Amino acid sequence: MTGTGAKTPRERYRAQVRAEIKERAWEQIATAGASGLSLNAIAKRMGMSGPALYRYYAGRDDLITELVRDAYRSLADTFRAASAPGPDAAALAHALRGWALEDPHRYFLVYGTPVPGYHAPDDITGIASEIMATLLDACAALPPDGPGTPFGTHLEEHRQWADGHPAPPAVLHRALTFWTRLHGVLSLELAGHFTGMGFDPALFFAAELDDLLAGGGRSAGRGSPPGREDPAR
Amino acid sequence: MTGTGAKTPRERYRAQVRAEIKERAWEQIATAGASGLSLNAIAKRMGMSGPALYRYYAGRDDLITELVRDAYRSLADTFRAASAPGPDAAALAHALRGWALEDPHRYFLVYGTPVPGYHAPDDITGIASEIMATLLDACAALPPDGPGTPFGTHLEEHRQWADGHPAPPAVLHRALTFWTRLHGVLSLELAGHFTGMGFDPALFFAAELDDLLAGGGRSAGRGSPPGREDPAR
DNA sequence: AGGCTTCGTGATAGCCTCTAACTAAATCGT
DNA sequence: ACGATTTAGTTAGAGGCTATCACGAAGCCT
Repeated sequence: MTGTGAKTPRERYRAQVRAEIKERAWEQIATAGASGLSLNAIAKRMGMSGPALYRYYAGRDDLITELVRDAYRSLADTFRAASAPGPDAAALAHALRGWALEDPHRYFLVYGTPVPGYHAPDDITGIASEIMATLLDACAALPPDGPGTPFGTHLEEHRQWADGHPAPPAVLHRALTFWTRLHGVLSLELAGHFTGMGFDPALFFAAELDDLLAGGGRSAGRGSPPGREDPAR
Repeated sequence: MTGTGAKTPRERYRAQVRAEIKERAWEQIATAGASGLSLNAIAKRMGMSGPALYRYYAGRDDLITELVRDAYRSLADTFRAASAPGPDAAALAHALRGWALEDPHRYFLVYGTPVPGYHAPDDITGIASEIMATLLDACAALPPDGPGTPFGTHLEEHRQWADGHPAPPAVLHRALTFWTRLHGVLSLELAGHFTGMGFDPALFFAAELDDLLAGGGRSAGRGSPPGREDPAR
């Protein structure tokens, strides 16, 4: 479970304590949210006094960064597992929802309100593009859905986020809408904005996914000509 | 500007100080986010000592609740203004994006990561349904787009969130997707998840809106039969 | 002008992050 | 096996925060 390939007993112990700290941190985040995380409380719950934790993490921000990294890593692994039988957008969507419901605060750690000063380290953005690559693969395997979109041609010229993935513009656009539309439903559900509204969020998610798999519109031929909506506002 | 209909000079003064506190609070939120809001810092920046603020707000949570209320009120007013010439979904969408970009933290105060223990007071949910009513009006005025959806029939039976609005199921579904899809794009943009990806978020938002106005798919005839996606997971 | 209400203050308790100095223990080199 | 070095954990303390309390100093109303 620990999986620490440590050599010396010191390193073994250190890794173990770091892991327990993170464990307690996740417990605390689950009840108080990321903003309510307290190094002091973690230390006391582990039976040691406050400043001891600073031997293991440089500070609160450092611990949170590690938690964010783990959250990204966990999502990437979940996506990888869901794509193991082969690229499958529906499986990815269900995996995403399951992962989000499993621990809503973890989802918000990845996609939630940003902390103003915070900037994610490079390795995290690396995991993010790994996630995006999996999504692009799944969308590329979907049956094509009509001609390209005007925004697709814009994406064609700004595709550095695809990180070398050879997807055609229609797939780029589709992957992007997959991401944003599922996030739109999920984040509002997790934030509790659907509670009291009456309908079943699972059904709504399924309907949205269904629409995405069917092509999801994306002005497949119909729609207004480009430029009509004065996009730059 | 103040608009305080106060009678006694005491009430005038009190309302003025409360307003200045909120003003400083917004300034502070803009730079440090809602979680970094400090009553002490506000007090010192106003030239008075810490505990004085407790004459005006019962505590930090009370102030934040007031800010959330103002944010909801501001969005509702923006929507009302955008609908003044008549119900217009596109105008609503542009108004929403403008409002969000004007002050991203205000947007997240409404639609962002929830504080675990927090429960919004009743009057706020009232403003929320006022916002939803405006959106429903706009979607009802849109040209119809094909037959109903399976999820639409589910909404027909769970329409208490529409709060008496006489919209048909297709409009309910459409309003819901309007909300979640625009939120999906906006929240990720405001959270900075698009930075470095290369494309223009405004164009993406416009493309999403275009698709929504064109009918946005929602399995208009095509798509898989209901139940295939095992919605309850 | 007197009495009552409200405002703002300093003091205090308790929480937090994080630094510094110190002790105790474990590891390493010989 | 033993001394030297590295590391873990402690207490003390600075500085910040929320929040309560008791007190003096204004302001308002009759």
